Amino acid sequence: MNIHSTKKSPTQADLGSKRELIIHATIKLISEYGFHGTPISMIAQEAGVGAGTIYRYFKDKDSLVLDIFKQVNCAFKETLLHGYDANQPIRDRFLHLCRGIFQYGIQNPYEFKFIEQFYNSPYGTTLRREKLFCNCGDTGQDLPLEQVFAAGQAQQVIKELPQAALIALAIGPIVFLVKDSIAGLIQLDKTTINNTLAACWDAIQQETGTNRQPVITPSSPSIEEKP
Amino acid sequence: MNIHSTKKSPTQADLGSKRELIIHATIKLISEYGFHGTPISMIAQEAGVGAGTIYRYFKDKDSLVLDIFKQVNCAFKETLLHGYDANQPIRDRFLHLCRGIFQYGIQNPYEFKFIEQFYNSPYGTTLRREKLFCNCGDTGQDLPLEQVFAAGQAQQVIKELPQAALIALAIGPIVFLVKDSIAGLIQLDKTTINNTLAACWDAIQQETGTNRQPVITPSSPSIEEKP
Amino acid sequence: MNIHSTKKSPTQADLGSKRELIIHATIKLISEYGFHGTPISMIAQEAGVGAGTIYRYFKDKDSLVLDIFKQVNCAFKETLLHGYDANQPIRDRFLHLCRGIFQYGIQNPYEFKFIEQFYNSPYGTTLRREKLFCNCGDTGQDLPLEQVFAAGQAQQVIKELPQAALIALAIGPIVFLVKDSIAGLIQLDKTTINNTLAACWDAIQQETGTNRQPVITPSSPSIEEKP
Amino acid sequence: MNIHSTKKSPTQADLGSKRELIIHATIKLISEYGFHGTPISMIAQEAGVGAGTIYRYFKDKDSLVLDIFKQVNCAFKETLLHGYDANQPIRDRFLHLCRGIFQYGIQNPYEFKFIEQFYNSPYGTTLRREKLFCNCGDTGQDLPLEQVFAAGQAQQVIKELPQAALIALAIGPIVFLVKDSIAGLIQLDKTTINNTLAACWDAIQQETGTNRQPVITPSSPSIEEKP
DNA sequence: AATGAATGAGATTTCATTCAT
DNA sequence: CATGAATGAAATCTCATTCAT
Repeated sequence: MNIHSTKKSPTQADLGSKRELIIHATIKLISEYGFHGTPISMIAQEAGVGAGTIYRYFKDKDSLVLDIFKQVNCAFKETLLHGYDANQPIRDRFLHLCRGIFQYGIQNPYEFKFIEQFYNSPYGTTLRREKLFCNCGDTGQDLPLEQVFAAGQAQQVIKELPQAALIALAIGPIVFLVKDSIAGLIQLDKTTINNTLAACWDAIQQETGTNRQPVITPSSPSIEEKP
Repeated sequence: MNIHSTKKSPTQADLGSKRELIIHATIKLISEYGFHGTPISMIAQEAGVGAGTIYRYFKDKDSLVLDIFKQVNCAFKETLLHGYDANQPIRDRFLHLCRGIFQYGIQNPYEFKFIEQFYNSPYGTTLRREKLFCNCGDTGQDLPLEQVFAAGQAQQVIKELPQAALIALAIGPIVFLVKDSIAGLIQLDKTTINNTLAACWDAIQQETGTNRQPVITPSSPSIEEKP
Repeated sequence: MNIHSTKKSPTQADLGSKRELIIHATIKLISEYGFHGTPISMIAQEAGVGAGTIYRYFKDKDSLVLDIFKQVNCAFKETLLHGYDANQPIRDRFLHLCRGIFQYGIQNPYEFKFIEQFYNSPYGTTLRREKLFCNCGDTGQDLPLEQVFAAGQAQQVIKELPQAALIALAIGPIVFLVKDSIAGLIQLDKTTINNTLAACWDAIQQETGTNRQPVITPSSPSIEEKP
Repeated sequence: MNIHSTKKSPTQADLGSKRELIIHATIKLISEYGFHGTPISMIAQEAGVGAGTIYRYFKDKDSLVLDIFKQVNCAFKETLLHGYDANQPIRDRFLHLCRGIFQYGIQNPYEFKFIEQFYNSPYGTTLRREKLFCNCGDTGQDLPLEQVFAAGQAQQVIKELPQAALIALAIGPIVFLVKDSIAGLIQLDKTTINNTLAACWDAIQQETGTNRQPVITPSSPSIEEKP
């Protein structure tokens, strides 16, 4: 994942270096133009290698993207798990993971959009969001975020919603906001990040002793009628 | 495949029919394969028309997508505004709009993913998420959701977060969940929808008189260090 | 050949009128854009008829052009022969015919360029320049200009050059000049026309009793060396 | 098919070889069928290369033709100027240039017709015939033939006609005759060429002390009446 | 008779992949 | 190993021609 390598001469371990250049270029371009919008020749140019060289490192364009996705995804997961302590309180574990996504997206915008592109492509139709944190060669354990949710529900700290809904409530806003940030639509300062994380927690936490209003209102359009 | 054909004469209906077939096929295929992943020939086959016919109705592939996006986006907005009452309480208006997104996505999965694809493509880089509800020929009023947020903040009912963050907290989870629903990963029943909507409200609402915990914890990875 | 018909209602002899509209449009457009550069649809639009209508009057695009060429070519010939008197002096007959080409080109620029286009196309490769004045259903007599040249040579009034060379010397400058005129590069007034015609005569006339210089000069590049 | 390949190494020769093959095929086919009548696939086949290869050397079909025209036109001009001496008498300079056109056309029939096609196409509408000899990167001097005419008029050796008319009288017959020659309608021997060149000179030269007849005769059809 | 919507063959152009150097 | 010229399959788009109305 070392991209900004500052070496000058193309000597030593440059065999791997070319591969890194290709990976870096692919992530950058596909994150912006998408898979079909990024020709191999463009990647070769951006990477500063010959087009044929790419085929020394990757079987074809499909596996170029697939291999890179796996690598990026695992690096992403490792980032999230860095400093993660399963013995901490539910809320802290939740915030740790969500903050990690935030930080990863801000610090690695190309990788972040690349992952997004991947999930929104036919590739990602089979793979799905819940696989986001696994299959990196480690133990086939449950995804940390799902563990947090399960534990939190057992402790009645987290709402009784389907896992998919909880994940959506937790990750959805972050992905949205990071994309806006990458697009330059918003400047994410620490306060905004913290407050947004707190709001995500508000969304999923089980509130105690409050008389909450029902959400169904008479004015809501009926789900049956199709406009 | 019913294309609102409420016209009387078969001539009129057939005149629009081809166009509708093309639009329908385009939305379906691009929602799945993306713009560059969907050749004109595939659209023609899906629509059951000759490839050349598409160019009778649309200047080129670009305007095919652009024109359809405008149309779909406006229909989407109208759906949301159907039954919307600006005089209702903040929470009701918020829930009305968010529920509308939910319903629209579930009932129009192709259109929903098409819009998503569009925003995630280079097309949507200039247009942005906050434009999602406007530019349909109506009065150039503010986007309803932003109006709700602004009014809610004035009433101290909604958190003091940037608009972009509020929108992310409101829409992000819904988009996430609808996509999972379309992918077949979750069956969205009314209870789940209602509870998720309530959770979205929890995320953005200004809580009163609760001693809330800070979100910054010592165990959080510093935003400076790059993993 | 009546093109600028000023009738209002599409009654009476409009069956022929449509044909004329098509012919007029075809000549105009092909003279400017060439055969392959002029779609049938463009002709239909310019003529103000449906594309299918063209096929009621002409078998296909090829015969559209071929039929029109024959018609235009015959009208052209008739124009030249109008007022032509085979009993007049050689020079007068020559000037009459050449002036006719000039006038025809100036007064019928579209037809003139259409004929040119035709000769420069694969169509005109078989048909050739010497056919320019014949095959209009009349007697298969010699071309008037060639008759003039033959008679002139018999009288030793015209140079002993091959017919093709004489035709080139006579017509070449006129075609050149008319094209420049049509292109707006020169305004052809009567004096210029007359003087140019006189110059054409100078080119082909047999000069008497002058000691003319030879044309071969030592400085001329040898015809053998290819650059 | 020998493309002047006097280079030593096969690498260099082959590098340019494909480009030359494409250029040669393009000139040959377009000279015969015209721009729109010559598909890229036909050029590729004639050149013996893949269709895609053409786009390695030329941006698109337009620039294929434009680039080749510039190249051919410059080579043409250089041929004419080879051995040209501005200090020679008017008549010699005139004959040198005109003979050069003759020779070029006979020796390079494809290039000659290609240039013709170009000028008769919408491309050549802006560029015009009088530009035929310039814009090859050399000094922006006047066109040689126009210089000759201007000098000749100053010396009262050449008729007082507009430049365009003089050019037409000089070049028109040659272009005509060369095209006939290429079409196989006439075999141009040295005598015919020399005599035709002499005739061109007769057309433009200022005759001295001869009582010339007027060109307007009563029998000429008036330029006002349209036949 | 007249129309123009529909078509698909064919034109231009792109691009993943190969292979000679 | 690395390259990038070459390729042809496939994509976008045009247009001559047909045919239902």
